Formats: sequence, C-alpha cells, structure tokens
Amino acid sequence: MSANTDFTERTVEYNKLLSDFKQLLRDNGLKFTIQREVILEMLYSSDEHLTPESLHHLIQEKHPDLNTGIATVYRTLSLLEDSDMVTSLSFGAQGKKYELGAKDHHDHIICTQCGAISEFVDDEIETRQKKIAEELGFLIQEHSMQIYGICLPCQRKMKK
Amino acid sequence: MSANTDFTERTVEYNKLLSDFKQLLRDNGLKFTIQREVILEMLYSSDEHLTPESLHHLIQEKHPDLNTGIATVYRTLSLLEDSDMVTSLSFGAQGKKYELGAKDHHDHIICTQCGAISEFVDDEIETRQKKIAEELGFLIQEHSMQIYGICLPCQRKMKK
DNA sequence: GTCGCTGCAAAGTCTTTGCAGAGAG
DNA sequence: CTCTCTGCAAAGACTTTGCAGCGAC
Repeated sequence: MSANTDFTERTVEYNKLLSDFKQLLRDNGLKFTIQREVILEMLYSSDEHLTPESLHHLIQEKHPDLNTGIATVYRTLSLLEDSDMVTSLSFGAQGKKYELGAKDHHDHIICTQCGAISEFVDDEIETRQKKIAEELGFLIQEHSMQIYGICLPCQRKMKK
Repeated sequence: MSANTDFTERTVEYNKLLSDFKQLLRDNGLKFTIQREVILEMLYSSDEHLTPESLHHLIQEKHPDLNTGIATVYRTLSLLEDSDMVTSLSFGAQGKKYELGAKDHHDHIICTQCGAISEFVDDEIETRQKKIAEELGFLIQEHSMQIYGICLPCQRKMKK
C-alpha cells in the first residue's frame, strides 16, 4: 500500500466521519461550527489518546486564530461521547482520555512508565468474554480491557 | 461448609491482613491508629467496591465516635494503594472505587443500569493476555478487564 | 431574524495540603 | 518525649454552568 493510497483512504474515512457528525447535528437541531469541526479533525488526525487539556492545547497551537475555549472542548467531547462518536478511557491516575469511537473495536496496553498506549484486538478473548457474560446472566453491551506493563523503549532506558 | 467455618476463615483471613498492615506500617516508621484499622476493617467487611465518600459515610455510621475526617480516608487509601494492599478501579463516570488487593486476582463485570459489580476469573483470558503483551514487547505487570452489560435483576425490571 | 454556540469567568466537584493540637510508640 | 496522625479548613485540579454577545441557518 503506497503513501498515496493511505492518504486517500484517510481522506475518505475522515469525510465519512465529518458527514456523520453533520448529520448528527442536523438531526438534533444543533449547529455545525468551526470549533466543532476542528475538534473532530484533531481527534481524527492525532494518533494519541487525548485529554481535554491536551486537545485544547493542540487546537490553540494549530488554530490560534480561533481562540477556542476549554469549555467548548469539554462541551463538544460530551456531545460526541453521548452520540457514541468518541469513547472515553480512564486509566489510573492519568485522567480521562478520549478517542474516536468510529475506529474498529480494540483494547489497550498501557506503559506504566511513560503512559504510552498501544492498541490490540484478540478474537479469542472477545469470544471468551461473551461466554462469561452469558454464564453470569448478563446481557453484554461492551467491554474494555487494559494490560499494564513496561514498553520496549522504557525497558531499554531502565537497563542504562 | 458451615456458616461457622465461613466465620472462622474470614477471621483468619482478616487477621492476616491486619498483621500485614501493621508490619507495613512498622517497616515504614508509621503508626497504627484506630482510624487506619477501621478503614481496613470496612474495606474488608464490605462486599461492595467503595468510593472514598461511601467509605467515609460507612465509617461515620459504624463509628460515629471517631469522627473520622474524609482527608484521613483519602490519605489511608493512598497509603494502602501505594503498598498494593488495595487496588483502585475507575469505571466510566462512576468515579474511583477501591477494593482490597489481597483478594485473588479477578476481573469485573459491571451493570450499566444499577452499577452493580460482579467478579470473575478466566484462565484462558489470562493466558492470552500474557501472550499479547509478549508479542508487543511489553513486560507485563498487571491487567484489568471490564465487561459492561445489564444484570439479571435489571433485565427483569426492564421487561415489566 | 432566530436560536443555538462560544468565550469568559464564576461555581461546582473531588482530592490534596498546611497547620496546630492529639496520640502512638 | 518525640514525631507521626488527625480533623479542619483552605487550596488545588478538573469540569460544568450562567451569561451576554456572536454566528449558523
């Protein structure tokens, strides 16, 4: 897959997301504003899992002219979360982080040293989870799983 | 297993916990106070996963004479968490909850309607997790997994 | 034009910290 | 006795909310 193909796929994917967002707003009598677009764009283009604060910083940096307030970031994230377009993650003391929910389902592995988050999926675990919920009489809705450990770069740093 | 046996086992288990706690305090030049004992006792005797606030309420209720401050609850929970005697869980918007870590490892299944938490263990999942961490180059330390769904009592309520 | 949206600042939560007196070792 | 703990209240961090002017539709 060439870099060019990647770019095209990302564009298509983002446009889909954007039009879903616009539809969502329209359906609820809400307005499509530059601030809301920028927040969605930053969430999409950043590979990180963002806190409201880091997202706000990023926006201030990339679009200083907008002078976006942190309150708007919080309000938009709530809106997106309520509509299931983003998911919030709360791991330990590191505060709440957000990621776009449109991406495929996945779980997280977190470095306890540097806070880096990687993603993974495992079908076998997914299957077992369904079975467990069933055995306990639960109607399963979703799940989340985190593995905590030390990532390769941090392991190397520690050896020095 | 009789009720009597249960009681005895619980007593033995609690005494072990208590002496571990005392040892921990001694090792660090800290003092064993009534407040600290009561906090450990409440954590042990409650089957719930407690928030600092609910734990504080519980203590006020059972030991009103102590007039324990919420600050002490926070300070003791931090102490216990740092020493790995309790584990904190943060599920969604429901805030941080604490449970005794001395219990065997287990994961959680949470009812999204009533907030009830059940526990489970699954060896197959545990095994897969180790393998995944290995594949990603992580040195695994621990993990946590949550399944969200609707518990049986809530399912029944909803049908009515 | 209307009505929702935004930035600002004020108000809420939840958690931590400084302090002076109380209490464990 | 010493030095840590505790309760209290004040201070912090993070998030939400009220408001007046702005901007999408």
